[in-house]
Amino acid sequence: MRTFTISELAEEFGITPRAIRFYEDEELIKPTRQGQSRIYAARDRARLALILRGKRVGFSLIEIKEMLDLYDINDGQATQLSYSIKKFDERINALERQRADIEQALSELRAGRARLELMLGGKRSSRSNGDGDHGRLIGFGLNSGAHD
Amino acid sequence: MRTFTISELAEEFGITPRAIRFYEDEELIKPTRQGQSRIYAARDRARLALILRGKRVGFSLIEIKEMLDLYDINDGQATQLSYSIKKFDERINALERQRADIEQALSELRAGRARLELMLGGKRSSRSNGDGDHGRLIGFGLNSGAHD
DNA sequence: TCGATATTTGACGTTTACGTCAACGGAAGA
DNA sequence: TCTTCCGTTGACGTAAACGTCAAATATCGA
Repeated sequence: MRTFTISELAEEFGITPRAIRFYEDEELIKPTRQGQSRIYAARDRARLALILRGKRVGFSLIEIKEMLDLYDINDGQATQLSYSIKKFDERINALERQRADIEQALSELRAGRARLELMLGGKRSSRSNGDGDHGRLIGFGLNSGAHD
Repeated sequence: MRTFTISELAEEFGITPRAIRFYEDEELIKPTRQGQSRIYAARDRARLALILRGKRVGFSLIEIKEMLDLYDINDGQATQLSYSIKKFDERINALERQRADIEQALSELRAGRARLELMLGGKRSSRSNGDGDHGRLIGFGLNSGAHD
């Protein structure tokens, strides 16, 4: 069974060893030890992937830990299944709301972009993609009154 | 033209006056003054709505400010239009990636939920919605190896 | 065996986004 | 006029999620 070192995982996921140790402090992962050093199994690596995606979609580490714990618990016996299901539903609802927000923001951004293209004359080929330099910025609608 | 007080907006958006003043400190909004007191116009209210949605989809206040500024600039003359378009594209790409993350998380959550339902016996009616008490929790997949 | 490299455990610093007083000012009703 | 509300400006506190040393091993190839 293949294992990983902390720096291997750090590089693979584009984070620092410090962050990984932090997740362990917060009890999101529990690698085994070989003497002093941490040894990560596939399971730990998978959990790490889930932690990072959880973060990307806006969950806090505490929330992510609770999710992971739920999975662990229900892997054993059916403890408080209906309670867990309720929690799942809550999370699903939250994510669906967030997705709606994103879609709204996306349509506004696209509208803003289109406006700029018009001002530009629409002549240029119109592409631009693939993260050239990673600047910031964005745009919304902002016409006047009424929010949602 | 209707205006708003700080506490009106605070209540409407479910935030504190402190937060609104903070956004002003950070130059995301610039309400006019009537003597000492702040007076918010529809435009400010609209910006506030955008700020909050920006936050919900994961942007930092700095990023949101840059977006709003872009709009302001391009409201005047076409300054650096193609630069702005590039920035828009970057944000659009970021949001599309985030949406993909959310969809992935959603499908895992639904799978987890389905598993629990099975364990429960599938007998119960199967509903649960509408934010009862707002607890936490969640679930993912977590079978073994391979992330994404 | 030695020196370079990797890891570990503290411990304190940092950024973001406000929360929480404290002290003061203006307006409005009793 | 007095009290009672907002509202305002500091100033300091806080939680989350690490970053950044420092000092002490541990490990591994030459």
